[in-house]
Amino acid sequence: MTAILTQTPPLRAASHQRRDTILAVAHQVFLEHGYEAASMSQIAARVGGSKGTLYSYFDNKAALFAALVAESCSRNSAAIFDIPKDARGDTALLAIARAYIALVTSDWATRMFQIIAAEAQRWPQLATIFFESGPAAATAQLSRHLAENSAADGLAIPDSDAAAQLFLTLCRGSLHMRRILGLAPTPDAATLDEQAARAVAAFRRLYAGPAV
Amino acid sequence: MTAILTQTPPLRAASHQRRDTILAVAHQVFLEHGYEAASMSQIAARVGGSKGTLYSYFDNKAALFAALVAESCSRNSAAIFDIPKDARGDTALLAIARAYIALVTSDWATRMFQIIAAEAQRWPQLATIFFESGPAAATAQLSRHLAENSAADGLAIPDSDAAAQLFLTLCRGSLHMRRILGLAPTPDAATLDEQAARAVAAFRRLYAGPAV
DNA sequence: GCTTGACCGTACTGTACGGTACGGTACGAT
DNA sequence: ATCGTACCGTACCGTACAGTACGGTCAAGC
Repeated sequence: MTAILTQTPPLRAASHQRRDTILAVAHQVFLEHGYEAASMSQIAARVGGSKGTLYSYFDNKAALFAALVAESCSRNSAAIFDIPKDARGDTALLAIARAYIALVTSDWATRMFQIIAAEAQRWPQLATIFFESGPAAATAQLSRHLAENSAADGLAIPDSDAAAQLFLTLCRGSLHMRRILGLAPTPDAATLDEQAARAVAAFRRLYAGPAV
Repeated sequence: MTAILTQTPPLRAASHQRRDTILAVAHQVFLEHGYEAASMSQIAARVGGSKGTLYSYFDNKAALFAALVAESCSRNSAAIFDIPKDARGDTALLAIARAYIALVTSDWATRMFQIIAAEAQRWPQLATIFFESGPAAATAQLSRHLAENSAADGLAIPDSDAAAQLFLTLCRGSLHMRRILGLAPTPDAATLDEQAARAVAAFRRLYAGPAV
């Protein structure tokens, strides 16, 4: 029986949809309660199914959460650089800054960061997945953008990696930390614009003129 | 009986020392395992006492943790500005930067941040205590320092609060985030110096010349 | 010497969780 | 008609925790 079966998922590939609904519901529950406090029974109840089904799709609670983190991170990571290709100079930088700040201070990213940071000591791989698909990916893409466009944009950038890191640091400002500590509300459009404008202004001032 | 008793602590004020050892041990255990995973039984065992004694000093687990956060935060908050009073210019800024980075990336602050961030949604007061005694206090003191010394230091600072926030943001850089995600080791002296130097250099570049 | 109170040790209650087991059902394929 | 299987519902097991109860010990104060 079961000649060749496809890894962890159940025997039939048909109910691929079921897996998605489980992930979606689990996503909600984990974000609401955190990893430890979320219970598999609650997830099953909210899915409208039984725990048995849950455990037929995922080996255990940890595997479910890991799958969820991996998939939702990869979905969100590419979003930052959906910018018109012909954008140049401060227009492009502003768009990037705004998208990055919006993502990084979103309810989703904030809650995810809280949960993953809490488990970071016990569960380092999760933090790695999150970081690679988030901040690290953004830094890499921005670094490339800067390397290609800095000359045309009137910027003198000797080390594009360092510059990209600095740019994103300026974007986060203190808002990021306050969000993660739950001390600032979800920023509205005006706040995002202001924060992005400040970051770009500072960045331009730092990299205008001859390199350091 | 017990005519007038002093709040939560036990009837005798003599064993004030007992309370401190409980707090110290609880501090260790909470930092090792996080809030949820730390157990009162383990704390009692490590103190070398019984749970009954624990509960005679603190109403419950939450109260113990809250007391611990409040006291350890207030102890650590003042440390940043222990700087020679006659230090001026970049020397003072460098010292401040170094002290701030060292504190904020220390094992203690990192772990505390992780735990408090995880509970931030359910327990906002804790995050407030932590933030006020940490980043907010540092910002306020630095803001005052900048307001008093900027002219003499050749800096043009129109808004000292904003400048202070920016300075500390530059200090944190991406190191802070990587530390909190458990992706960077405790920084050594060289790393601290380098990070501080970069922050001060960028800050000076931003606020040199005429104000924005 | 007796009382008082801080403390220990241990056992206990109630609850909640992760994970398993199992009987039963609906449905598609052969 | 029959078989395999994805699924439900529910009960269950073992464990672990917060918090309580209680009998007993030690030391100080009167």
